[in-house]
Amino acid sequence: MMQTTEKKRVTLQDIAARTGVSVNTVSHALRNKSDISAETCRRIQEAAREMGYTGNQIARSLRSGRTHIIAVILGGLSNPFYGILSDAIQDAAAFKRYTVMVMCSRDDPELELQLAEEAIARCADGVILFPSQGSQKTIERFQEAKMPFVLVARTPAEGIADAVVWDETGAAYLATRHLIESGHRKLAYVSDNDVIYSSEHRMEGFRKACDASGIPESDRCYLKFSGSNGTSENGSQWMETLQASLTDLKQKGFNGLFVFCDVEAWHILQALDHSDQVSRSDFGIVSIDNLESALAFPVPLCSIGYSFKEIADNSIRLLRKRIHGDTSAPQKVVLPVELVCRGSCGRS
Amino acid sequence: MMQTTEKKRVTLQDIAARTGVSVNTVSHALRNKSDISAETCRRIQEAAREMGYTGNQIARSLRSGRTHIIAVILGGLSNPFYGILSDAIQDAAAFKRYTVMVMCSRDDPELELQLAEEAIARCADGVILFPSQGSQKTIERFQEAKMPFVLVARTPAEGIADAVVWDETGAAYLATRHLIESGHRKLAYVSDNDVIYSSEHRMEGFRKACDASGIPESDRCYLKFSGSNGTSENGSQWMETLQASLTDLKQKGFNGLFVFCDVEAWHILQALDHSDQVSRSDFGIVSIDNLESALAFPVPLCSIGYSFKEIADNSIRLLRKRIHGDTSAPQKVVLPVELVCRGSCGRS
DNA sequence: TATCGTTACATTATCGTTAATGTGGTATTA
DNA sequence: TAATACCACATTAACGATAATGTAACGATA
Repeated sequence: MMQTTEKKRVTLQDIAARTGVSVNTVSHALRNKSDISAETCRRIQEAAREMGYTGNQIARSLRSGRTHIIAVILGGLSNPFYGILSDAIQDAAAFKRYTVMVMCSRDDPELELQLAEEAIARCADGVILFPSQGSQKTIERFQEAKMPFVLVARTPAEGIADAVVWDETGAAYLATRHLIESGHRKLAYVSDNDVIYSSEHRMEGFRKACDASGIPESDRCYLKFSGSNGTSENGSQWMETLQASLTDLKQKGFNGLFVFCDVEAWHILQALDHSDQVSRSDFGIVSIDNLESALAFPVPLCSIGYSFKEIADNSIRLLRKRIHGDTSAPQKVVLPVELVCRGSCGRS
Repeated sequence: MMQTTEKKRVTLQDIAARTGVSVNTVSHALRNKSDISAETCRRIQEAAREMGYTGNQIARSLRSGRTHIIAVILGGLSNPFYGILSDAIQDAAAFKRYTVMVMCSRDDPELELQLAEEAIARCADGVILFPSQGSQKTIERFQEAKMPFVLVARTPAEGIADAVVWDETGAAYLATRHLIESGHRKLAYVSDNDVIYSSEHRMEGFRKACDASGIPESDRCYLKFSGSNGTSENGSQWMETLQASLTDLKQKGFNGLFVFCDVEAWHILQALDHSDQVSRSDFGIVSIDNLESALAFPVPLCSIGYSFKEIADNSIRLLRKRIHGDTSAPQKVVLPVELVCRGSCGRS
């Protein structure tokens, strides 16, 4: 009769059986509770080590009601902006013994809601949400489910939830002023198609800076280049459209571009590099995010930076407060920004 | 006496109480098991919907022994290489109803082992591991714990586990040949400090291509620029060292650089861009990974590409086989590669 | 000495499911 | 008509831990 040595995973029960105490005693001993004698505690811990005990976090979570998981819902990790922030968030979370579960919404509200549902089903202790345009339902769902959450980077509305953002208006102001100080007097505000929540703040900063320097309304323009992240099949068509727009801008005498974010600025640069009509030297370009500081790209872009670490730390901090039952009014943390000049402004 | 309406989450029990059936019946009805009458099934499902039932995945996992979680252990998401692959893996996993848990090892063997331990504690159904230099212990741990896993991108040794890689030798061969065909006859193999497992294969491809074109040993060299991902504080010092190395190469007449991967090539480009002694035009540069295809960077780099989707799909496929109990010999999938020329080869 | 508190454990309940069985009633078959 | 087979549910156990109590032994205190 062959005995199957199907070695299953070691449980508290196994340790209890071997040491001759109850399961509870083992549990307490391993957690260094004070009601176990030093000698017993040592014996049990030694046995646990010898037997190769690895606690079952699932069982622990079910009983204790805490998973120590923080879900992070963001657009997608192919975007370095999210990649960098994910790393920062993981660091901050790990420091407080939380595990991060990254979920990618592809900026699709429906998928985002599905992910929210999953975060709830998996009993995440809290969620960090990078809202996109259609996050209203997601937010309501979290509120209904009493799931602690923090909004990061954008807030669909004021005061609805804890949020960590940076000074959007100030950033756009700094960027625009940098263009102006670099000698550009006809400025375009360039962004990807959809209006994001932060867009209005950035526009305001752009406007303020123009006003402050006496740039007339006629010397400002707003260019929305639409769709495609440049990787899709219709990428070339999209790029041609963008190139045509840029050529048009140049012909009208516009020479300064404030681009919504670094990723979009890369697309602009790529379009310029592949065009016969326009080139990098035709425009001063400044954008927001300062991704190069974290990536060491060979793409010198003047950009407005902020601290990724501060964003991560504050997100975790606010979230933990809620997880631990805080019910005070929603808090909004606004982080400072700074200009990093790398020459793309075309200062002469 | 105030009644606290502390609305807790709806459970099967609540639904059972309301519909007047047993918990088991509810469970079966919601999973469309065949032993529940159509009418009862409808009633229960309707009640569940009305009450806003969200299953508790933790309880499910504990009972069923399946978490439907796949842990992915990789270097870090700030590296677009990993970001892109994470997205691809999430897509492939989601298709099979798995949730991905990304864990970043920072290429630190100790931290990696810790993450492995956590994957085990959280009862992941399987793990996708991007091994770094010290992954031996991690691999042994997974084997000991009978945790299904797949190695991706690199394999510390042949035949020890399922693996999904691409044709490293072929990639290096193609890259090197591309340099040669672009008119370069003195070639350097450039890579970051540490020897990675895939390094020997790439070196072999480099050697083969040189041999095939009659490049003498004296016209080949191996440059290892060390440490720093370009973002640390000693970044400038590191860059100066790199710049000196490149200047040295130039002076010795080397004009073709085969760089280990795109990310490292960016660092090289950045060093070149910031140097007075050397510039991009001094070298033809070809590397591996073809990240631009997924990122739309304005950094035209000749690179060897492979399909991120294929890597993800195959990883999930192999992993699922193990999860479902397959115990056949370890399988290794080698994906084909192709050259994408973007001009950095300096073809004249 | 009776009461009390403390120490060091054990016992029992519970988290929310799913799996394995149990069961009464009706329809089918021999 | 008795045995048998479903059908549609109910009951019970289990997953592996933690939380809430329970308790025997002992020393200290009134």
